[in-house]
Order: sequence, then structure tokens, then C-alpha cells
Amino acid sequence: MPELPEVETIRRGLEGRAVGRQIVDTEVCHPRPVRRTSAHHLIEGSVGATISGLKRRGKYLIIVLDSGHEIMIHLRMSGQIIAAARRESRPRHTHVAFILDDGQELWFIDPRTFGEVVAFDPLQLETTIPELAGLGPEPDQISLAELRRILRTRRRQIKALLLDQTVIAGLGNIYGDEILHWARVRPDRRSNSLSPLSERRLHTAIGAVIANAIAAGGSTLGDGQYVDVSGASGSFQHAHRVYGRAGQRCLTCGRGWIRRVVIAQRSSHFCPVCQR
DNA sequence: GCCCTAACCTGCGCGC
DNA sequence: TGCGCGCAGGTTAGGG
Repeated sequence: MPELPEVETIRRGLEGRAVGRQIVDTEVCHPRPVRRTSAHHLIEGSVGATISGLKRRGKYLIIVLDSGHEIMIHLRMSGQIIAAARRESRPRHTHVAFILDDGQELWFIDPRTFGEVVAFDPLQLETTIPELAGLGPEPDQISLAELRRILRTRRRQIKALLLDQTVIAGLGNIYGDEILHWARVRPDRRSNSLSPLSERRLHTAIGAVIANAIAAGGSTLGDGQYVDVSGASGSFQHAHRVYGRAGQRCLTCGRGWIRRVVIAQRSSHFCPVCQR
């Protein structure tokens, strides 16, 4: 579910609610989210510390503690983070709960248990969370020249390249499709086959789609799975032009019909008229 | 470097 | 009503 815009929306929500609060207790109710280390490790690394900041890298959310340690949360496919009053009953699949000193709790909820919550020492990042250390640049920080270098030195299908977190951090299946539509590039094009104009359009599209999605609070699909920390839905799904619209007429050109193909084992949606 | 498959899990919608 | 099937926003490992 959550890609960069959803994680950024969660980060901003937590920033307003949790910074300056002390974690007085941490409850681990399921071993899967703490599988990388242990429940004991997360509890030891969090209880008694005060939250001094919230960071994000790609789809990784990072809680910064005054102890010098940090907590990494990755939501993967079905994870949610909800801030609620302590008196409220926890929903099903609440696997980790951070209890704060102001009567709030932060819940990590994850039906499919792919997500992770890991306390770590930032000085040991390379060994503890190597994939976080190896992320590519943020979409809003990559220059046109850098993007061109990446595109021209590889020949993978462009959609697969955009999904590769070591190339650009934070893009997922929804925004990959929307970016390629905005850029008018077919998802199965080889990255080194793009014209200079298409490269420029792709660079613009990456920045614009992600910025617009963040401004809209992310995308909440029909299953309602993604919500922000207060349980509110995003609205960028109303701006989707291709994702989830297979078989429908293209909203951009009005002539093509949105097709669904599989690229890199993921469904990809595009307009064969607009995107070349 | 790149591609493909399998795996990790649960929930939901659909067809029969 | 109930069952089986396919599919789902992410990522890694292993083999070729």
C-alpha cells in the first residue's frame, strides 16, 4: 500500500503529535514485525526515551529518539500507524503499541505482517538495515542530469527501473504508473531508448506527481487500507489517471482505452495512445 | 546488470 | 451459504 506520499503524510501527522513525548512503555503483541532483531531489543531501545524528531527516507519512516537511537518502521503492503487515546480499544492486528506520557498510544497495525519495526543505532545502519543504507536519491532531489545518467546506463524496462529502490527511493506501483502516464512514456520502454524530451518529461513528472500526491495526503484505494495517523483518508486517488482504470477510456486524450500489463511481476496501467 | 520465480501473510471479491 | 481461486500498495533471496 504505502508509497512515499503516504509515508510522508504519516510522518507529518506524527510530527505534530509525538515530538517531545516520552515513550513510557512498548508492547510487542506479535513477533513478526520485530523479526530482524527481537521484541526485547525494541523494548530496550525505546522505553524511557523521548521522541525528538520524525524522518523519512523513501518509504522508510524513522523515529528519532533523544537517546541517540532510532526506530525504523516500514509498512510494506498493509501496515498502518494510528495515534489514539489510551482508553480506546486496539484494532485487530495491532502488533506493536508505543505508550506515550501524554495518554496517547501509537499503534503499528499490519494484517499481512510484512512490515517491520526495528530499533537501531544509526552508527550501525549499514549492518542493521543495509537496504535503508543503500537507497537511491529522493524523487525531489534527483537532478535531470543524474536521471539521464541512470536511464542511459541501463536498458531495463522503465517501470521496473522506477520501482527499484536503489535507483530512486520511494516510488511504488501506483505512482510509477501515474508518473509514466504524465511523462507520456509506455511502461515497457527500455530506459535507454527515451528521447531527450521524454527524459525531461519524466524528470518533471516524478517531481510533480509526488508533490501533488503529498499535497493530497496520499491515495486511499477502495479497500480503505491507507489512512493517516488520525484515521483520515487521502484524496489523490481522485487524481489517478491510469492506476486501477484498466478497460476505461483515457481521461487525458479521450481516445485510448487504459490497458493493464504485467511488468516486473506487477500490474501496470497505461494509455496506448498517450504513452509511446 | 538484468530477469524470473518463489516466498513472506491475510483479506477481499468473484464465480460457481 | 460456502468454497476455491486470484489478486493486492513491497521487498528479498536465489538461480540463470
